[in-house]
Amino acid sequence: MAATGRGGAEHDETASPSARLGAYIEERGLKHSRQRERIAQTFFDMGGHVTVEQLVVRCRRDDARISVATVYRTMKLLAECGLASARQFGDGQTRYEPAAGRAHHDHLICTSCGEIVEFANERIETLQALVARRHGFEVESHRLELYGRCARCKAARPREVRP
Amino acid sequence: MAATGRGGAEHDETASPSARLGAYIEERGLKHSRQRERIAQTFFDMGGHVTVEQLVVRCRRDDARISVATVYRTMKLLAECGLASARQFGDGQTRYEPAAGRAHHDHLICTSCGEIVEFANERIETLQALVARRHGFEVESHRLELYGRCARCKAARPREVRP
DNA sequence: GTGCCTGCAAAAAATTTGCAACAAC
DNA sequence: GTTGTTGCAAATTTTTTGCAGGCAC
Repeated sequence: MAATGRGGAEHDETASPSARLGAYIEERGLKHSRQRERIAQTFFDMGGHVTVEQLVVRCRRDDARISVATVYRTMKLLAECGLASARQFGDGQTRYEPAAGRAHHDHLICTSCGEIVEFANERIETLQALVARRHGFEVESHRLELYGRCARCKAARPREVRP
Repeated sequence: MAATGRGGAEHDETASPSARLGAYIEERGLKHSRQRERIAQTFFDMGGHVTVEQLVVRCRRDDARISVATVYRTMKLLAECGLASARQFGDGQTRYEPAAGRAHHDHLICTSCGEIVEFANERIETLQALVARRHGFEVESHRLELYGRCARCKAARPREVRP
């Protein structure tokens, strides 16, 4: 729990996730709890793009009594304080990824094995802004997802239709 | 029901939606029905980005007995034969838009009034393909959505946070 | 001790499915 | 007449919520 500059105002982008969550909780008069700590820790350990279900399973390896509702509530909390962000990849389940101080990025998703790769492309972002302006829009956020087959799956089964 | 070249093979991209649906139904040994006709017609009349719920409401103005299940089933059928395509804009409801012979396009979505505008940008597509190749992916499809405030909403309430 | 949190189970919301009656061919 | 389709209601799936008891402060 690195106490990296937990000084004062607003959200310190340089603080560790734990510290930021702690700060957020205290600012709002909320309370720390064993569950919140465990869920947040598990979430960051898992690295990203996890569904609530996966998170529940993993959390329960350490503490079998963690309830689904608490995981939902905690992930919502993490999203509110900017430590996680929710994504929909069209499979019906919300996925969360760490968001603390990370630059914007988009996703490549393998339709064969489900692998999710992140990427960022400055030029695409620039063009997006351009397109939006042309339509009179002020962009707040965007999502770009490329669906296809990753190198490994291509090699394994060239030109085959996915399951 | 323009009988535009309903000649023979596969899916005639030049045929009218009704004709294509008819062809698809016959090819597969399925049956025509009053409901399918009505739902398809209503869908095409509505122009796009409609939810199943909106479709049900509208269909029931003409025929109060149309059931939700039938609308779901028919939209799935339209999607299968390439006349409609399903989109998820993250609000939890699937939206459908006409897809017959239309070029690929992406969406601008107003977070204030919900307006959905389509756009296409060749250069963005090119860059996407480039990024994918760089990661060893073979792209099958993609989605790009820009969320923000449209010109009208910006003018109405400049710089205000959305509801 | 007060007030937020948790777990459980019930509730919601969107979509799917089983089934008997019904319509298309 | 056979077979696919419909409407209804029940089932599913994902997420939310009410509530009594528990834990943090």
